[in-house]
Amino acid sequence: MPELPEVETVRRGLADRVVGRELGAPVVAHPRAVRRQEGGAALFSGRATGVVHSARRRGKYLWLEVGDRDDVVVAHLGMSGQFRVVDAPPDDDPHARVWWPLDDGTTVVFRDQRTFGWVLADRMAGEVPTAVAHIARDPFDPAFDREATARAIRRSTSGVKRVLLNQSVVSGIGNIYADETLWRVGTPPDRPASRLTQKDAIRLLDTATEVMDEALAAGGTSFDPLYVAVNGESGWFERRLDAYGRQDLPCRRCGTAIVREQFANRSSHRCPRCQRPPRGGG
DNA sequence: CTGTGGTCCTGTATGC
DNA sequence: TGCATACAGGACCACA
Repeated sequence: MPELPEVETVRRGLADRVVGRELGAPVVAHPRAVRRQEGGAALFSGRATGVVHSARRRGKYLWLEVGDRDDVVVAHLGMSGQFRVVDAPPDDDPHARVWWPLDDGTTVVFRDQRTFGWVLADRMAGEVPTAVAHIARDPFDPAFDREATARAIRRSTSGVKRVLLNQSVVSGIGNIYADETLWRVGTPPDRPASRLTQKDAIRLLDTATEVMDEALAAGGTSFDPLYVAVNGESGWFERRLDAYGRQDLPCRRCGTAIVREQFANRSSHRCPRCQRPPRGGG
């Protein structure tokens, strides 16, 4: 699923293939893709055009700055969203939801199998678009405040995995990297976040950053960035996962079988030996 | 305000 | 073989 490293890889592809070009009026083939647009597809098509000045990201949200003022096209990939740059408008692609002609004759297509993703013509509200205002900075943001974020984590009464997934606390982390992070630090997902020391919480954030940085490096090196922009893949399959999806397989650290459990309505993978609550019940 | 659980959606995998 | 069901999950939203 697209989490921060995948979205960043897509952003780089868009920066390479779309920035500097002009977006023509988009075709909305599937209204659900613009469900967040007040005024619907007609208003979206009228506004989501212009010369693309930059491709930006916060957490899992992407946006293109277009036109002359504070106009942006925001996108969230949901679970299965992709951007592809293709030679001709899609003809027989059932998952093509929205596409724009570019002034070089190519077409940029937003594809989405499971339709949880969306695109939106929006305005900037300070550093980020209105639709992204409630999203916390991600660890790759130069202004990310690690200590303050660690304190925010510890203020929550929820389990630590749920807090890592809360995009208003720290953004960019999804189910896969949350499981990987918790495996690496040796913490059970339901450990109350409020029980973490500041040092624990900082270590958690540093580890999440490290895991995502490695994933980004894998996505960036195993594929040409151009290819990423064109085909939407980002090297997920090249990645070495230690916990996610490894149920019944031996833990790479201790050999105990990884277990899969339901946690916060999501599948959660952990090593029952390495990820135990600390002594004293913490 | 905070936390939680339901919901959206469809391709793939599994079960009978 | 064919049909039914389970499953995957990010973020929004109603509700406690």
